[in-house]
Amino acid sequence: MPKNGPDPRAILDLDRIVHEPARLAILTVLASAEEVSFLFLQRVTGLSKGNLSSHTQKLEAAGYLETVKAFQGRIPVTSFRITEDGRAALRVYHQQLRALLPKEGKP
Amino acid sequence: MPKNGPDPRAILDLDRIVHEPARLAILTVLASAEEVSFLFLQRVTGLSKGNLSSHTQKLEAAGYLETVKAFQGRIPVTSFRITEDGRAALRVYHQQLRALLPKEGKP
DNA sequence: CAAAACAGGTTTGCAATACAAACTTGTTTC
DNA sequence: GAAACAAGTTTGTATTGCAAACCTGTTTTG
Repeated sequence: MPKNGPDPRAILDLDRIVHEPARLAILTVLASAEEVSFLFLQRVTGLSKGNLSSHTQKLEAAGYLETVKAFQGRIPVTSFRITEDGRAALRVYHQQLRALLPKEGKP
Repeated sequence: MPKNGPDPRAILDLDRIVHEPARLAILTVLASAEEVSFLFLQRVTGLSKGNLSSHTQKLEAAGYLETVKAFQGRIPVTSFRITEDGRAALRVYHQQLRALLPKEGKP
């Protein structure tokens, strides 16, 4: 019986917005909290400010998160929330990853 | 109890050579066969020739596959084999993916 | 048998990206 | 009140993924 792995074409269908590690990290954090501040996100991901800023912008453009700008006293604080679309995209992405992982316990 | 997801920093450590979908598809195919011809690889992945060529070159440069050039009669045939390093990299990658996937069966 | 079509790949050119350095705007400290 | 600092954004750059164009040899065809 010929070894029959996952469909290689399916791999090419992965959502590149989600697939990029920096953004996947961001979405992963956002998925587990209601709202996350820019600075917290930066600390927890280790991304540079510039990098984090552009990735969140890209995620917002994709409709996967929304940006909330507020003031903490008189200093401005930017926070993010994952959207339903973002959650859905992440779910789909996870499903696709599962599909391409070999079943647990191969020789 | 606060939801405690996967470590976001770990996501940034993913091997970008493997992480790129086209190359992941290639490695996935190579992992399940001893040797695979260029043309078969092209058909099964759906990649363009140019694209396939450059990705296999990158994988070879990374030491993840080796290229075998031979003749079938008088026409040249290029084939590829995954190396031990390639197999190891793929294994590690799979492990990392598993670590970042939420446990099966969440609400 | 010459030329035209074709096969198997590789190289080139280009648009898109990820990333951090430099900048901006406002606030706090000295 | 000048200088340092904070929170982000924009700019500049090197890298990348991709397919069109190219190359070398083989097969088909008029």
